[in-house]
Amino acid sequence: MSSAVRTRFCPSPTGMVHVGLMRTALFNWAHARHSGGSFVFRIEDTDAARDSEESYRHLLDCLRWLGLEWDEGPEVGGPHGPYRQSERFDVYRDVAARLLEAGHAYESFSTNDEVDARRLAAGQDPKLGYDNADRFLTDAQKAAFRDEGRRPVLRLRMPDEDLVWTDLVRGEIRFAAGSVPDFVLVRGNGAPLYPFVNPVDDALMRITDVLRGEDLLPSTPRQLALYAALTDIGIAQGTPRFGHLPYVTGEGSKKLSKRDPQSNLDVYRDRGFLPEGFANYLALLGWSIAEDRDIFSMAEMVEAFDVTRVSANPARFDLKKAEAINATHLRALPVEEFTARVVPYLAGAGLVADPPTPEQSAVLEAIAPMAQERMVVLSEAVGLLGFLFVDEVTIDPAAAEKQLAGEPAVEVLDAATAALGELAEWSTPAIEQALKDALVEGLGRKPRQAFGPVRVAVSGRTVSPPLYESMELLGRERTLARLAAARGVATAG
RNA sequence: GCCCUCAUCGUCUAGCGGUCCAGGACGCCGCCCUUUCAAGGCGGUAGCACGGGUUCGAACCCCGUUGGGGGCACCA
Repeated sequence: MSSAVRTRFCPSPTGMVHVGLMRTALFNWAHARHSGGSFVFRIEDTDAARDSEESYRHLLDCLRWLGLEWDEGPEVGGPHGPYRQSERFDVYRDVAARLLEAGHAYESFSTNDEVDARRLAAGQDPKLGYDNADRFLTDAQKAAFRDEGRRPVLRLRMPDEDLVWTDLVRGEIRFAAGSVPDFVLVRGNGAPLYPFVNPVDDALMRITDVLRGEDLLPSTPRQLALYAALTDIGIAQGTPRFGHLPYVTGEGSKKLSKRDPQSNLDVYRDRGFLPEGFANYLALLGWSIAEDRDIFSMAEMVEAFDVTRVSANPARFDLKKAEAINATHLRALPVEEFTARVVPYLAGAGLVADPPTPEQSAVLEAIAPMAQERMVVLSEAVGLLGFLFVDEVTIDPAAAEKQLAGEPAVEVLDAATAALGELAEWSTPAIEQALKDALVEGLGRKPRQAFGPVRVAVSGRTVSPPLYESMELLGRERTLARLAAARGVATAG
């Protein structure tokens, strides 16, 4: 208990990266950092059929994107490597042999059919699982099975006592003695199984605190037994603390499945969620920093994090709230930082060069403060600011229908064109004055009706950065051309 | 079926026996500001699943019911 906290994150590199998985990583990371401990990253790639190198790389990338740096693990190394299970088979073989030799594990020859048959014969439900029947096979019996060509699995002998632990998030949890059958450590073909390798590596890597999803809670009693055995043979130094985190659920209240598009971290990254914003939201799924506060930085989270105060009930992923949290972080960014983060999105859409040209930079610098408070995620910059970086805008059909239909729009556009065409000085104040004079005073239009068509003409949308500033940045030529183009649309409509 | 687990506004949560006719946030609804949309400001809507205990006193403790979730592999 007195030694430094060591937590770990140990995903399998299969498929996409799940937001619930990242929440687990975040909590492990925060728990370690809070206490000045270490965060270990291990890859559980023992399933060659499902694991992929691409997925492995993506996992590292996602962890780094979120800002969860690890102290030991892939590409970083450490004293307990290797950190990929595919490179540790010798270790498992050795530990399995020692468990067998010490009598904590034994060879089991029963097939599933035989176990079921025995359960049925005894009037029991086959669902009870393995019946521990092979615990005391004699050497002669084993030899006989081998002669039949059977390959034994290796099973752990479960202790005949209640298995209890104090869960970091749930308090005391108890499984009655005898309720968990002897389970398989190593397959007949020699392949070590997850319930075996996971605790072995945790023990060898000296993990002190295991924070994982609640789906693993029912397998904890088996691990407790394994730990006792590993400790007995000198592999482990006691049992770690366990904390079972609640699920992150989707619609309904089912656990967010891997198939649910909402569970893929990539969709949030691609949309331009800020890592600090997304991490903030993830942290809120089961944890809170204070009674009246929910916006905080990673550093503040580390400072305040306490696993013991993590809620035990499942949390639904709420996109709306995630966006709101992100928007707050987005607005809090220094403008230059905001601009720098927006550039890749604009460049990706072919709107600016990467890095932007001096002219593009000037426009960006001018518009950034006004764009920043209108956005929720970075990718919105493409739609919001695109009109500033192209020669002609494509007018959004819905916006056109709303603002450019009919005679009033034509009048407004004509008046605006006349007023702007003879403007002596092309500046925001001058444009504002001229438009107000021409449209509000001149035509007697309500501001709302006066500027709507102009905005759509200039930006192509009903939502844009402030109008006069936008026009100034656009320049007189492009502005007038757009008013003319919009007038064509208005007339046609 | 068996085992485990969870239960406060629509959602995420604060609450760890009295200071709670339950606080914050998102959402939603108003109002203000306003050249659109936002942002910002102000206000409002809405909740302790149910039943028994324990206690002077229960959202908080105990038991049960109901409801939700998960697990019962030679997958991870």
